Amino acid sequence: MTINWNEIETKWQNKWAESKDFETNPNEKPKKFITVAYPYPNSPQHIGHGRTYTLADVHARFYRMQGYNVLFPMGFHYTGTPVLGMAKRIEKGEKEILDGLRNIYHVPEEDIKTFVEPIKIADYFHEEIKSGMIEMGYSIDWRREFTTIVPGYQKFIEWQITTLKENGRIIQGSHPVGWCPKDQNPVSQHDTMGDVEPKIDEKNFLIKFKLGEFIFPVTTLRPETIFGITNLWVNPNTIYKKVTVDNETWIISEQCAHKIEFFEKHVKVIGDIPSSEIIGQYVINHDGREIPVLPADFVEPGMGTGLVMSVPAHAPKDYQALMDLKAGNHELASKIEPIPIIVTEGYDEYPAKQICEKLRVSNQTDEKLEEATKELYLKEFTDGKLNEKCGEFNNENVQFGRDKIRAWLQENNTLEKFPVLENSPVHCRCGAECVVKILNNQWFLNYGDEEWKELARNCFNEMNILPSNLRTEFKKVIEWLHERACARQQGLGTKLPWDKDWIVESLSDSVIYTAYYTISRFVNDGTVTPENLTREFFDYILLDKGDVKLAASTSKLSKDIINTMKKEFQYFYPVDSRHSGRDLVQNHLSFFVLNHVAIFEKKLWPQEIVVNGSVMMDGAKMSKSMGNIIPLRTAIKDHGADPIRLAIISSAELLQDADFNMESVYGIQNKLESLLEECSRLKNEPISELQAEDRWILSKLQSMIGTVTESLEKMRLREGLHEILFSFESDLSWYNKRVEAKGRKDVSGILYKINSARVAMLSPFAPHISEEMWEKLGEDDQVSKSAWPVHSKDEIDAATAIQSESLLKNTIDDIANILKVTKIDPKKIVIYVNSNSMKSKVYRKILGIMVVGGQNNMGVVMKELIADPETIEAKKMPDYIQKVIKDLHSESEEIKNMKLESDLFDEKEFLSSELASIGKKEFGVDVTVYSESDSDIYDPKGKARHARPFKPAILIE
RNA sequence: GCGGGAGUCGCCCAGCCUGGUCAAAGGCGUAGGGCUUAGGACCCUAUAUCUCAGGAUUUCGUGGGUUCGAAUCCCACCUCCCGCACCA
Repeated sequence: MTINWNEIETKWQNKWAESKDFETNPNEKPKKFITVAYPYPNSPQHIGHGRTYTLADVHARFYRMQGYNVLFPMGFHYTGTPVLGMAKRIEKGEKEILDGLRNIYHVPEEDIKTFVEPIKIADYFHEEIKSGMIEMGYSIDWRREFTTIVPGYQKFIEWQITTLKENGRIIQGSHPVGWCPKDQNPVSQHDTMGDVEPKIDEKNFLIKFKLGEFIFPVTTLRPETIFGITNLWVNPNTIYKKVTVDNETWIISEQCAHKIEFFEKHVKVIGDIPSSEIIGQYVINHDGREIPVLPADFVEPGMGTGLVMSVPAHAPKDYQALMDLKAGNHELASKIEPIPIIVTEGYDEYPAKQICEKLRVSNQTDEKLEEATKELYLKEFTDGKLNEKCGEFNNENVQFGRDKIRAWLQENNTLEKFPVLENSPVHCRCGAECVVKILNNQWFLNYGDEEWKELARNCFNEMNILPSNLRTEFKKVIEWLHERACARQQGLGTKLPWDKDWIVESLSDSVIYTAYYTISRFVNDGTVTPENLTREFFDYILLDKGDVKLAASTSKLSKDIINTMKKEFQYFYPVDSRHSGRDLVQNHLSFFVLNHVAIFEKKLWPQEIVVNGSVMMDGAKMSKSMGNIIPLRTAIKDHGADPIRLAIISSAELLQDADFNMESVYGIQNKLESLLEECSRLKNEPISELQAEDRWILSKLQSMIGTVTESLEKMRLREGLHEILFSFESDLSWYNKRVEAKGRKDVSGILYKINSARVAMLSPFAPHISEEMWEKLGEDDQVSKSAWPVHSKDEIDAATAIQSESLLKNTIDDIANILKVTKIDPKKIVIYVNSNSMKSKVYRKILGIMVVGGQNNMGVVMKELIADPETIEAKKMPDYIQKVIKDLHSESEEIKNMKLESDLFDEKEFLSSELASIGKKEFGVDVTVYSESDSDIYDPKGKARHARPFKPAILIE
């Protein structure tokens, strides 16, 4: 049978839609609110996106079957800049992006034409993604859908950002960004040639030296080295500029003058000054020392200010430049000696000298100096200690002392930040070279605030985090998080209500929007309009602040409507589970928590976060350049939604990267097909009296229900699915073996019972085909509306059923093993079971010692046996004891416990009735069972005495 | 540098949280067999080493430790991967 997946899927999707199964309103049942981070629609979703949504959908469906009223909504995040960049590139007709749209995403030509308008791009992919979600069978309440640029949402964001500001969470300050001087815009990765992220090094500083009315600024990564400064370096072949900077006059290179224009300073070049006029002058150090200015060829005018400070004891370049001058008998230089200020294990007093000599550096243009510098800087940073030359910073480790010295210099006005592009040159797509710009008046969320962090930590401590080992990571993120810009000057989004030049930044407008899902359906159906959504309205509904009268008068809504909406919010909130990808841990998910604790009271804080890894294609990362992106909708058409859902889930546990490959899809298709076939065959016939193997398989079913339920509760979906589809299969095949051996025809009812439980448990994973199976089984209604199977210990004596069946299995295995080793062609098989009461007594005693006492040491066991008069005879059978310990050692804990709890059962009776049929089938000969003490025993080789409880002796002839 | 994660029997990969059912699941590959006109698909068996009575030995990156018992817990080391911000 070949399944037409799409046909089945459409059939059930229509039924779900018709019966409005997933449209959720408050009712008397307990609720679960499951959310996923909404998508940014600038491309169709691929299989990787499908993973997060699929996991959330399984979660939602699982809870629904467990009797919860589940809300699972979806929105679309239009806020941000990527579509702006895309539109520009499309307008210019860039081949790369157009090819991508045509060949990978198969966007119709007439739609591409509209893409010069950013919103059209978002609209197109919005619909594309939504269709994919429907085709995947996600159980979403679409009545609540919104995009982040609709007026209602913008009202909500205005309220959110105003509330944050009034709570003191937003501050203003300056911040460096990558900047295109031509476009007058900040640049991000999407805006640069080759998609390079402009990396800003904020650990670079500018230190000022004085000479009369002039300031000589130098840049450095190591402010602590001012204590070891001996001189400044300038390039001897450069004409420097006199520049007024705010109310000071600086001597800097021309290139530097251009850079600092973007630092929010008043910069004006007022004249030239050739290096010859500077060399030989003395500048004043922070401590009043006079420092000579000397020439050095290695100084590049384009780096920093074009002036460099010299620390020859610790900087290999400075050391070498000084040596070069000395070699030329430079008069001033000859008087200069390095000043060591850092002590580092493995280096002597003058580390720069040592490393230059070690690497045999020849002069200051030697390439080996880069290597030397890198090595020494790192070593001194991690292991170095400042010495007594550093005054109050004596004995500090370099890595901590540096920050203190920096702060100290800053206080004395001799140090400023001088951020630079670490990976320069970076070019904007317009062709201009990017610079660092310091934006003043930037708005920040003050995530550095300790009190705020503490609230977030509380929230993380109390919430459920899956997988749980992410908790430490979240705490670390909170630790290093500091002020974060929450507004930007371009892109789609909502304007800052108090400063209309700025737009709320996209990550900051997506932190508490889950609350808006409880409101959006009223906006969507016209019950309220965006104009109704006033501050007082939100305050009353979301914060329980003010009163209904005030909310009603400002919003012009009736009290009834307001109270209905408030009830809805209070019913669904807090979020019970937030699903998201691994990449959002350090930003979105952390901000999600931070903003919730900043705005809402504790009972509305999120309850759970579930994080999943990404999806690989045949072991490789998916990327456009690799051409291995499969759009989700294409995959659905080709292979069916359910096989894709299962392939994604079954290939990895939560946090692992899932590997998606066609083989697993085909494997799953086959599996589902055969299950469907089986379901159409099975009849719900009455179950006749249960035989041993029936009791066994039904107990196994019960324990499977238990483990699957537990797996799903912990979101270990792979484990759960594996249990349903594969692990349980081996039990079933043993059962079938047994049934066939006995030639039974009366098991349809039992298999029916088993499969209806399996199908029910499968349905959250593969909802469409499960409905189909359910229908084939002849069940009423839909499986999505059925109850999750309950793990019950019902009437079956599981302990006896399971241990007797395991005895049978072990015996068969043993026989097979002997046959394999001996290569005998069996004519006759004889089994001897234990009937010696002393052996049994000792066996039980050992079992107790091992299970309860946790002991399996021969000596200890023997001592305990002898101590008990009942089993004192044990000392006569050490061999036996040893073997029993071994037998038990290899038994599962479950079986051991069962054995201990239940009485010994009659092995002979059980084996003689059950072993004959299966033995005959497996080995093709008759199997006879004797008890050790039987008078008519056939035991030519004296094997019978080796029989032990649960370990019969075997004779094969 | 800071932080997170991984190293398992030819390959991929499960097991680790909660130590004993672990010589270790599943898939691929390989070998043999079945079914086929043939191919494919499918099914069965085997796949660390030794062993002609159900057994033994050495294994889970390396080296230590805890324990009656370690792939699993602890410590150290080696190797590899990922993130570090104004970007969704």
